[in-house]
Amino acid sequence: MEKKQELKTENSMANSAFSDEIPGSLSLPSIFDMPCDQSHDHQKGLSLGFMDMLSIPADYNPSLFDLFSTPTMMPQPQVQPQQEQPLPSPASTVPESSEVVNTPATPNSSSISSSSNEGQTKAGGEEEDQDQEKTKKQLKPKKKNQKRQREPRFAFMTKSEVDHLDDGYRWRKYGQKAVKNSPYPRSYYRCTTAGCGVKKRVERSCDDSSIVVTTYEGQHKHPCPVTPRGGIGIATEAAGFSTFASPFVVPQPQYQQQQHPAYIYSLQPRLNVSTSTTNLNPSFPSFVQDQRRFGTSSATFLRDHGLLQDIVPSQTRKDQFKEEE
DNA sequence: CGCATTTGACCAGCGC
DNA sequence: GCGCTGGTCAAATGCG
Repeated sequence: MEKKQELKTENSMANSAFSDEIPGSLSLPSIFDMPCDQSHDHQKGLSLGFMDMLSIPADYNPSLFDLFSTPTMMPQPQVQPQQEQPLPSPASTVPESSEVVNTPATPNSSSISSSSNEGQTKAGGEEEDQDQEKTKKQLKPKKKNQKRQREPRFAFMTKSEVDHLDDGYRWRKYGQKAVKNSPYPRSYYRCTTAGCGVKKRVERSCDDSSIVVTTYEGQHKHPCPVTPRGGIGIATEAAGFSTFASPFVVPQPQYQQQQHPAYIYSLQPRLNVSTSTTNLNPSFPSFVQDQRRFGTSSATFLRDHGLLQDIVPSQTRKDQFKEEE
């Protein structure tokens, strides 16, 4: 079904020869240089920060991941006043408003992640949100004094032909909107699993139609309904964020690849991602921690062309964010 | 027939 | 207060 729709949407972007755009060289990481894309959701507090994944020097030090928890990485002015306590964990591990960038996930993917500053406040508020969701309609007037609280959000830039990536979870599309300053519509999906309020938005980059920006909101509180070929579920568990199976199918294999390249490659098709996935994942400390755990090998991994050879061109992203600023 | 998608309408938040 | 924009709803529609 989605496939159909995806194809439909893609008709308008005939030239998706992104596979030819694979950058062959790596440069230095500019994690701090990356603009914080607030245009995406400045009103709601989501800020997308994109790390220049292409800028990783060949001799880059594994301590790269130390950066991920640097509190002052990405100042985010629009932190909303939150009444809830910050997530003790895992959100607490990664400082609020920090941008975490995962290393490229699959051989053909680079990942950028982002988070909303609201993410950290979601702690234990998930059920609240669900209730809110349920009663939203009936209690609309109630929101006057209280800003609608949102789940933590994580954005992934994926270079893909398809808009809606198959991440193993089942999604139901509940809306589509034209986005300002973008010729491409934004699609809204909700996890179909009962009780799971996870949502995701999918839109294409206005600058590079081959890039799909997927923003997840919330965390799955259930196992992945689809047992991914090759056992992604297991891999996810191993990654330490079983509850985040979905979006992290992508980043998760990153450090595994260094050990089981073949396995990772087998995962690729599962994602329906023909190429790169960039993900910014500031609120997934467990992942970060794992990265640290594998710190040394990460460096090796980064050097490995297996992952970075198919990254979204940094220029592309930079341009995009300049635009959006 | 059941489920997913489409799409117009509605609502909330924000800036001016 | 008004207009703009993002986000969501829900009836209509499509598809297997």
